[in-house]
Amino acid sequence: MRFSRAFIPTKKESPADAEIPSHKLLIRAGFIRKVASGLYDILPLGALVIRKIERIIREEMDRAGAQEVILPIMHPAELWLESGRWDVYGKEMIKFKDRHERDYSLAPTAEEVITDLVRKEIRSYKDLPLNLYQIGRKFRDEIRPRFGLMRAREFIMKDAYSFHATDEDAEREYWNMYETYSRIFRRMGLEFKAVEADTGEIGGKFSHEFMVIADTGEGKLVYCEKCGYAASTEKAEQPKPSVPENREELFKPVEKVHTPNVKRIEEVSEFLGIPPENILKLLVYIVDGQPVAVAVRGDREVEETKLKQVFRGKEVRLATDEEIERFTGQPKGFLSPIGLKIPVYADYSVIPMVNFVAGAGEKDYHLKNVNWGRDFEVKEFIDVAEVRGGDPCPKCGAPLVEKRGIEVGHIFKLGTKYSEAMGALFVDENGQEKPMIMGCYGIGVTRVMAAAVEQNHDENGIIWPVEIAPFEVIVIPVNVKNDEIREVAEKIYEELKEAGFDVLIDDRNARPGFKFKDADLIGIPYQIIVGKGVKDGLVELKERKTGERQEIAIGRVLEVLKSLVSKN
RNA sequence: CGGGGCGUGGCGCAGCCUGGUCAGCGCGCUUGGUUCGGGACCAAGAGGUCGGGGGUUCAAAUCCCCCCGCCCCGACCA
Repeated sequence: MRFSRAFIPTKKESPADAEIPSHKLLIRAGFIRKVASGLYDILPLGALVIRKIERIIREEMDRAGAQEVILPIMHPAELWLESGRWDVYGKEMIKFKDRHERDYSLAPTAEEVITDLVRKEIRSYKDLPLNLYQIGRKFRDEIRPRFGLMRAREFIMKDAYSFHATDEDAEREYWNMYETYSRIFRRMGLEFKAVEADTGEIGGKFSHEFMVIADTGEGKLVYCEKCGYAASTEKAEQPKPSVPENREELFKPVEKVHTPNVKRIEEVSEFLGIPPENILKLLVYIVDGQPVAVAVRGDREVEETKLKQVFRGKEVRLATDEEIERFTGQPKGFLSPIGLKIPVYADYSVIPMVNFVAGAGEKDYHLKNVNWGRDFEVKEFIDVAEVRGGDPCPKCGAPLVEKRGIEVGHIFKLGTKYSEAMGALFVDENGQEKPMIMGCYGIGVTRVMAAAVEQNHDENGIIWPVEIAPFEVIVIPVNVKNDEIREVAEKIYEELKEAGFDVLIDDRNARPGFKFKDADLIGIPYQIIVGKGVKDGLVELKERKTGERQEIAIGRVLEVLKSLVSKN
């Protein structure tokens, strides 16, 4: 490609509405443009990257035995009504009518359509298993689109669905996809972690998120360097501490202290000179309409997704001030577990606590030397605190590492949720009719592009991993008006193109500094700079990532690049 | 939806509080010239319903009301 003819509109300044590096850089470097909130044009450079990401996905999915299909984006309402998700998916789904007033939606995902296809065509266990995938547009009317491509309303997703006769086979395919996803992200040159994830309504142990490690990630994860345990903090478990032996012997008498207008844990801690670890934090949650008191150690936070999971609740939220007073009869900020009218559940972190501080249940007073078991009953100890870096690994006890990450893939063992609702049945070897066991597996293609930038950039611009770079090499003649320089650059360009490299030549009549800035911004991994060295038969090779330069003979450019970029 | 902020040539912004001499700056764009290894310089130009509508006023980018769009923080997720 010739830069002078390419549609690569770069900018010196970041757009005012972009916040995170990937959003700013993808716009500045000319990969995307915004059309409206959550909707983007993907420009030629962006399309090249997307194409490479898709190619890797296709190769690996095919290798894993999955087959590509192309399903409609426009879905009839009947299928969604059948699965029960027409209303459940609700506002997130773009809905519309055709000229006959029939209801349709724009696909947010495709379980219904694929299940419909499979139920109509598959009858026997002999035709199973089956794994079908597609790469296409998805539409989700996000409550708040943000961060450019990271959370868009229209995006490109690879979604795969598998169908099995037995649970074991579904599990086998789950791990097959786990390995496949790992290969995919590894090939893309991304630093990622596969973490255990919350399974939502589906339940079970089978869900992993693939997170690209980046500080700006929306998700948090922890992992153990010793045993390999890795989980999203929405799911990460705490080991259950044992109850200290003879703890009763340590008990001191309860003491009521005046704490005027001291409410927050930090305030209480400072006022009484007691560390937050020895103060009880008591929160009131509303779980599907029912009030529940949840106690955690003062320095801990409740992870609501875990709470939801423990109570198998559909909706979990903090109670409002008014609800707290109504349900407990106690003032907010001084809640006491003693004499509370609603059940008290305590996080594991409360188990080892002895002689701790808690609210007194009346305004401006706290209690010291409170002990669970003696002063109040804990209905049940549950694991709901958010796990943090440094906490013990639930599997081996070693300290966990905490990172932020961007969820680029999610694999799920679905079970029979859709096959039962939609009647996707098969006949097994005993002539028995059974629902198929399903799995589903997604990768956010456009999000991968953003995540790659988020993880790989510096103050000068993007640094693409070579596998997904729009171009592998850029040839930069520093002055196209100098015949010798121009001719050498053209020759190298032709040679590289001939050898199968994705190569761009900056043949614009511009000053060298201008071209260098653009090359760095766009993030092409290797730059061949053709300048004054030509009279000695030399050009310069600069690596974008390290900034390292080396002079090489014009005749050796091809072989040097071949050793750097493996062509297949 | 709740909370916060923003809308002024293509882009980034100033002006608004204290209405009038306020259509302004930088980048980009066009033409000519000089330059040519890290986003050059000089000169001349093109380009704006000041988000939209209504109101107040002799006079509105500026004050008031309504609407629209966009961004950030929360519930959601590839």
